[in-house]
Amino acid sequence: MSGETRSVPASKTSRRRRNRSDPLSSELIVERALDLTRREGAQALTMRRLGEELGVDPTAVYRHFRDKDELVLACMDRVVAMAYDALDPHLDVQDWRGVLRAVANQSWKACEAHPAIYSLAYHRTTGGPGERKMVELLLSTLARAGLSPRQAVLHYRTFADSMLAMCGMKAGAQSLETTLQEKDAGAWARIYAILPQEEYPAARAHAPHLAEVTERDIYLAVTDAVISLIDATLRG
Amino acid sequence: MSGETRSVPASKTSRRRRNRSDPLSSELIVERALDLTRREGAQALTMRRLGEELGVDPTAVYRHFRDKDELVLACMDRVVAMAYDALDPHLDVQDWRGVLRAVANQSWKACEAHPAIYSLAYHRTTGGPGERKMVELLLSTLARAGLSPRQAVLHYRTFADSMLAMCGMKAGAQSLETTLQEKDAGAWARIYAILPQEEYPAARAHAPHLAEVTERDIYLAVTDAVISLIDATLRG
DNA sequence: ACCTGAACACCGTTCAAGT
DNA sequence: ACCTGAACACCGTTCAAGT
Repeated sequence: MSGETRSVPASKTSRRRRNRSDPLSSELIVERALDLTRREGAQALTMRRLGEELGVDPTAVYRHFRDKDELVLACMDRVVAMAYDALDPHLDVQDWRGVLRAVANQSWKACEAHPAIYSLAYHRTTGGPGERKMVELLLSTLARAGLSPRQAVLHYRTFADSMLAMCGMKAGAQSLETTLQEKDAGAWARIYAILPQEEYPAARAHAPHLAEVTERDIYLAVTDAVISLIDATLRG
Repeated sequence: MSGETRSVPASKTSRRRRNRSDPLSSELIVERALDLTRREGAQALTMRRLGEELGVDPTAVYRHFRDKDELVLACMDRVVAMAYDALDPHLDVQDWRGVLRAVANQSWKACEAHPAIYSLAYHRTTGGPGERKMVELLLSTLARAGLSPRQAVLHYRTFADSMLAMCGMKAGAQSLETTLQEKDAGAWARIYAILPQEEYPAARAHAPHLAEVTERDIYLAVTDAVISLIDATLRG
């Protein structure tokens, strides 16, 4: 109970203790877990730290989630649901390109807002309401655009997987410890700018441009490429 | 020193002990780490377990790698180097589509062979020789195809990132514990096949097809989409 | 019914000590 | 020069016990 020298913010003893009249709930746990990871990154999401955040014994969370994996998936589904809810309600469902672009855009925002959760769960199936609504929207949009069920499924997955993969990769990079982040970020400059000219002429020549391309540029390029692919299928 | 009931293969006391005449080396450590993760997955890669594999005290590895991160990056670079070396030496460097497809294909094989390492490091910069040779090959290929330096860099990163992101996502899924893997794999069938018809008509209707699409189909679709994008840039 | 707290079997990493 | 082994500060999770 004596003050640990961990990088915990202000006070120590049950700073956020709930009063006994509002019992722990899955919703509250997810909310606090998202607060915590958003503020302090993926490595802050430990059961002990989360218990502290909730003013509760670390193991109390196990009354609401079987294990940490269930908790992470619940958080991910919440993030997906928030992205869904952030979609413009006046979206024209006939404009399939517009729907796909809007989904891609909100997913990007979601993974920027919650990189830690995204990096932990982007490749998982949550099975939750957020995911279900997103799947329904995309499949119905592609079916309405004129794709056969077989094609709609292939292109739904191509779109969703490429989007999730790109967001997940970015989120993974973003939720590294800051020391590792700097190490990776500086690599292009540190390494590629000083490669031997004879052995790596192209890398050397392009090094100054390598740092100019943004993650966002790349994301938009991939998204557009997949949209063009779907377009070609619809027309051919 | 007494036999632990961990899921360790055969014997216990220094099964693979090296004789003192071949000292530990970075190469040997990387090789054994790849063996280990390939056989037993990402969660087997602990310093203690690796020490056991090498017949050496766990902390001896710290003499060759500053920390576990350095070790993982070295392993990743070796995997990339092996993918590079597996490229057909008779590849026609004028045929940029052929080069890109070959690289995509070998990367896929590499991430299937070493999902654990891939999932740990696909979003990182290794700065090693494997990565450098791959970058050089792709940049020089795109430059020779006729892209300006600015365009070559954008399209190199679009291609490389989408490829790595897709491989990394697959690797992440593949290197989950088997119990979680089954949980996720069965989700489409368990969840989407029984969704309420009124609320999720499209998901329900497409559920039978969802399981038919393979990861490989999706990977090829994304790769082709990016190649088409580059093609359009070259012609437009 | 719900939460607590000790305990277990792990981690990565440091550092003084051994050879 | 290189490796060892104890130790430190963590993990997720279980389960008997408390209220």
